[in-house]
Order: sequence, then C-alpha cells, then structure tokens
Amino acid sequence: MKFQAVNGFKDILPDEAVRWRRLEEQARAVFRRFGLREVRVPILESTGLFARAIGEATDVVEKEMYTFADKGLTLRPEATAGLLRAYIEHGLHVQQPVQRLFTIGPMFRHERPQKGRQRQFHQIDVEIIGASEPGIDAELMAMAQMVFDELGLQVSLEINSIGCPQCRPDFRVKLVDYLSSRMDGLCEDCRRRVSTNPLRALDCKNRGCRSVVQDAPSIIDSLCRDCDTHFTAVRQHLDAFGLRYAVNRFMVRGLDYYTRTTFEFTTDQLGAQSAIAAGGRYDGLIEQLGGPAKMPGIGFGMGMERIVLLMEQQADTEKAIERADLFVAALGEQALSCAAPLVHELRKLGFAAAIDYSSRSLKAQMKQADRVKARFVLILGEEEIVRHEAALRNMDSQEQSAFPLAGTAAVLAERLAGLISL
RNA sequence: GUGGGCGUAGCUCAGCUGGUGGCAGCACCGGGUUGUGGCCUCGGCGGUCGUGGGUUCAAAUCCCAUCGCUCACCCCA
Repeated sequence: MKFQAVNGFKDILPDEAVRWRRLEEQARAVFRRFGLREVRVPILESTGLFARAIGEATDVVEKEMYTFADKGLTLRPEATAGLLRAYIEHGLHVQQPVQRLFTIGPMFRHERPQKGRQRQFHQIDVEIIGASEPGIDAELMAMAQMVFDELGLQVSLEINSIGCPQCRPDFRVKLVDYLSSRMDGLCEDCRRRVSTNPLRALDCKNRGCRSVVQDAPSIIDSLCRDCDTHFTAVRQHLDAFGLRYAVNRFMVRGLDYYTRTTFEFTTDQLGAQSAIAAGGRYDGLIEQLGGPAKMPGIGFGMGMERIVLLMEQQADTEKAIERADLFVAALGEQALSCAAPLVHELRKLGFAAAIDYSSRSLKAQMKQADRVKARFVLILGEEEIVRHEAALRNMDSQEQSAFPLAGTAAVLAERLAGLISL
C-alpha cells in the first residue's frame, strides 16, 4: 500500500519552497510600505458565514465547498469572509477607523484540478476596511502592481465597475431585455444564465456569445451618479500613479458581494488560468455580516500557485542559492569526536555548518560538501589529529591552509568563525 | 459534473506493426586519483512495465475494466 497526496493537493518541495518564500517576502516588504498589518485567521469557519458572504447561488457555495455537513463547518474557499468575521468579532473598527490588513494561507475548493488550479490553493489576501474613497481603490491596485513589478513579472491590469444596489438592478433589466432578444446567438449555458445570472454571460468565452455581448448595453453607461463619479476618480488616481490598465466592461465577478470597482491582474502565459490576482469593493458586505452599518471595504486575493508558476517561467533565471558556510569532513572515530562538538559550537555562533557522521571516504565527503555548496571544508583525518593541525579548504578559490587544533571546541569554533566570515 | 491525453527505474523518457525490460540521460553509490569536490572516464545499485481480467504458443505492446495523473470545459486566484 503506497500512499500519495490527495488529488488536487500538492507538496511543495525544498527547491520550490525557495520561490514561495521569495514571493511571500516580496509581498510583505511592499505591504509594509503601504501600512498593512498581518492577521492570521482560522481556515475553518461556520458554513453559514460563507453562504451569507459569497452568496447562496454561487458555484463556490453550491458545489465547491469542503463542508463537514454534520458539524456545520467548512474549510474556507476564500479569505475575505473569515477576515471580515474576525474584524467584526473583535470590533477592530473601534481601534482604528481604517484597517489595512493582509493574511496568507491555504484555501479549499472542490473543483477539478488543472494547470494553475488546485483544490488546496494559497492566496495572499489584502483588505482595506473602513474607507470608500476612490484613492483607496487605486492605491490597492498600485500596491499589487508593485509586488509584481518587484518580482519582475509582466502582468496586465483590467478594471471595471459593476455598480451598486442602486444602479445594478436597472442595468440587469436592460441586459436581460437585450439578451432575451438575441437568445438564438447564445450558448446553452448563457441561455440559462439569462434568468439565473445574466451578468455572467458578459464574460462567456463562447464565440457566439462574445459577438452577441459586443453590442450589449454597457454597465459603465448605466452607473448611477455616485458610482460613475467614483469610477472616474479611481481612473484619475490610477493615471496619477502611472499605472497601465484597460477598462474591461465585460469583466464580472464570481462572488456576489462585490460592488463598484472590480479588477483583475492577468497573464496570457498560464494556459486557461489567466487571473493571478483579483478583487474589488464590497461596500455592503460588512453590514450584511452583522458588522457596523455602512462600513465600506475593498480587497483582493493573489493566487500564489499561479504567481509561482509565472516566476518559474519568467525572468526568474537565477536561483536563490542556499550555501553551507562550512563542511567538516571527519575521517575516523577520533576525528569525529573532535569534529561533532566543533560543528555544534559553530552552529551556536550562527553558521550553517554541516558534518557527515558516516566516516565515508574523503572523496565522498568532498562530494557531499560540494552538494551543499559549502564555502569552506575543514578536513579532519587521523593524520591531522596526530599533528594537531587540520586543513581548511576554500572551495571557491581552492586554497588550503593549516588550522591548528589547539583548545576546546568553543575556542576552535571562535577561531574558525573569524577565518570563514571574511 | 463533462470531454481529450498519458501511466515503463527516484526524475525525464526510448521500446515501431506482439518474440528475453533499456550500453538511454539525470540522480545516487564506488573505482580511475591507496586522504581532496565540480569536468572527464569506467563500473554498480535501482523495475510487481499503475492494477485486475481477456486474446495468444508468447503481451510493456492488442482488447475490456478499474485506479491514478494531466490538460481543457464549467467556474475561479
């Protein structure tokens, strides 16, 4: 019986973990400049929270959640709901009128896995709660762009406004009217959508649907005065920040809670999965979840798997190298009993020191030293023990010098430290 | 949930129309260098050919089933 990882769940092995760490560190570095603070929330929440936040009728809630039915609990399919729950539960709005938060971690959705889509996937999730000004929207996008820029990734930004509860219903009626008159040009799915979720027809990939939709009424033309003003201001801010973007009036969102600004960072280099970060404003959501009335918010999620895939195939040529500072090649019992405590002392001093306890041939140990990319090797054999003098080899320059074995392990370590930290 | 492709060594893969599993590459171990890495060279370790059934004198190869992986649809980060 051989066990293997569950379908859609992936191991991230050391070589790849290096890339993941770089992504996280880069994001954290940028977030700090924008005043974001980290929160860590559970990955398990009440099923009702997600149903309420994401929307009962969405695909995510309807068929993609990992739910423990008997316990009424669900593994989070996205991060915003849980984060807002924590915000509300702990009354964070009292501490500070505007909260800028981020969290990093796994999400779970029971979909069929494919390139760039796993059942356990990871997101870097950002939320700015308590501010409705358009400058906030633009700043959030500028921040995401900065993360991509500093990772050396080429991405495109698309934005749209999907209105608010004031203006969207009117648009919806207009759109349904239009689509109903062009039913024969729509695919089977979209015909169904006309009654269930007409906005979704706007971003259908089907050819026929696309041409029908080209002439459909535009949400942007149907925005109410406030939404229109907001959207215009967002664009002005984006221009002021020097961000390149395109308005995509066909972009809609899969989760019900979005209002006004929505945006996506996309790439064409990931097969079918083009969105690597996406989000938008959700001005009614916090109140809907039992939080303070009229509390606005906006946020986005970055798909870490997808970004890591991009890092693999873009620019990212030079690998981060993890080098050992020193490898001690010990030959024989006596040498080992001298080498082991020495390595221990070096590690206490903060050095990455390695040792091979197997007492293999010097050649084999040198090979091992090379594999861990040791900068120095201390050769400690029987001869050296007798002479009280080991050999210290610089692996890059191939220079070798004598290292007197006088004193305790701690004393030797101090002296070695001086020699190898140059 | 639907459709396509693929399962041969730890990894990447040859193996055509059935006839004993590959001097295959990478990795790993060892020799050449009786105590000095990378490069080279020689050798070695390593496989229930995903699993079960069928056809056949003979199946990695053909047929059926099943499991797994993968890509795409749907949807989404």
